Amino acid sequence: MAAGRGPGLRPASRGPGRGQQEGERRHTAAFTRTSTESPLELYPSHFFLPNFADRPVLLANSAPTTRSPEDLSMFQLPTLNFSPEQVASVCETLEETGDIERLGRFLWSLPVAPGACEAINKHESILRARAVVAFHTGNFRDLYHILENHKFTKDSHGKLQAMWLEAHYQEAEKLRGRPLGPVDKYRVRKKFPLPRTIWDGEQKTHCFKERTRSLLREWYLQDPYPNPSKKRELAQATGLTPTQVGNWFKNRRQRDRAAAAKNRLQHQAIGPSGMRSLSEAGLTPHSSAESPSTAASPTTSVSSMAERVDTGTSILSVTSSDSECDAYLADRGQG
DNA sequence: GCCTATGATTCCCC
DNA sequence: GGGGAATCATAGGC
Repeated sequence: MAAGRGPGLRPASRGPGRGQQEGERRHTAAFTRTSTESPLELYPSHFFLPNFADRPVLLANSAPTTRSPEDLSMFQLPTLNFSPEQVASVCETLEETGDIERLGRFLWSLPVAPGACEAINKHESILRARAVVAFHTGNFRDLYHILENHKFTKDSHGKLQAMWLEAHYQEAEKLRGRPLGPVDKYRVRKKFPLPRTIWDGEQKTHCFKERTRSLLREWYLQDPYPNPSKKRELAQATGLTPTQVGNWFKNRRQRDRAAAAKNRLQHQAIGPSGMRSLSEAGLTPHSSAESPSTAASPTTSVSSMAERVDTGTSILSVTSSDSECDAYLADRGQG
């Protein structure tokens, strides 16, 4: 599962890095006929949007209904000279350079003639650019509308998914008036699942198969620190990757240590008399029933494993679930 | 909505 | 490079 820190959004502006250079190359390639054929070169923002500083950034899809006749006469003509591919190329360039403000101005200046508008609204790069502008201007209604109503290719999924989630997070945060925790975000994701237009529908496995887990547990009881070749062997046996096997052992050790520490604290709090009561009730960690996984590992005692995992400790037993291996430690003298 | 279990990731240290 | 600690992300139970 690709969990971890999640699909973070890159900063809107990342400076003149590799992306910009690539964008510039593509930009150049798209307009190779003459150096003056680029809409960007012909119609820099300060030229075709003389009063833009006084206007809010508007999305192209909302612009046609809000522009005055004066606006139309001023802006619709020049861009009609360019094909959707050329417009898309400019969008890609501006998007890659992170110049979202200029991208917004460019989109706002696009033609309003019905034919041109239709062609432009079909182009993925242009739609993506509109989504990016909508996101960065906080125009989330437009963002959701674009993402929900146009099918995007896999190449765009990552960025669009991140925007979809981040927009919903921001809205939820605003609503609650506080930053969201991981669980809050999880709820937001459940409430607003990714549209199929930006998601291939593939589910990522959250839990390994039971057979895999029991195999891992058996090996862990024998050796909580497998060497790389053992990890590879186990990976083959379980169908997991060596990294997944490594992660599993790492997590297992970490959680055993945590359980051991917690248990030690509890025993300190309870004291010897408390432990005797538990023992009489058949509830001490030492006397609790062994899990199937523990029983299935006759080669190495569970306590010896615990000693390797958490030095200076002694007796452990097991709990249910994957924490069957969790170390529950007691003072050896009390055992 | 809260809690728990569990896989994955990141950061730091050796 | 591997281990530990902290944390995130996800799924599911209550």
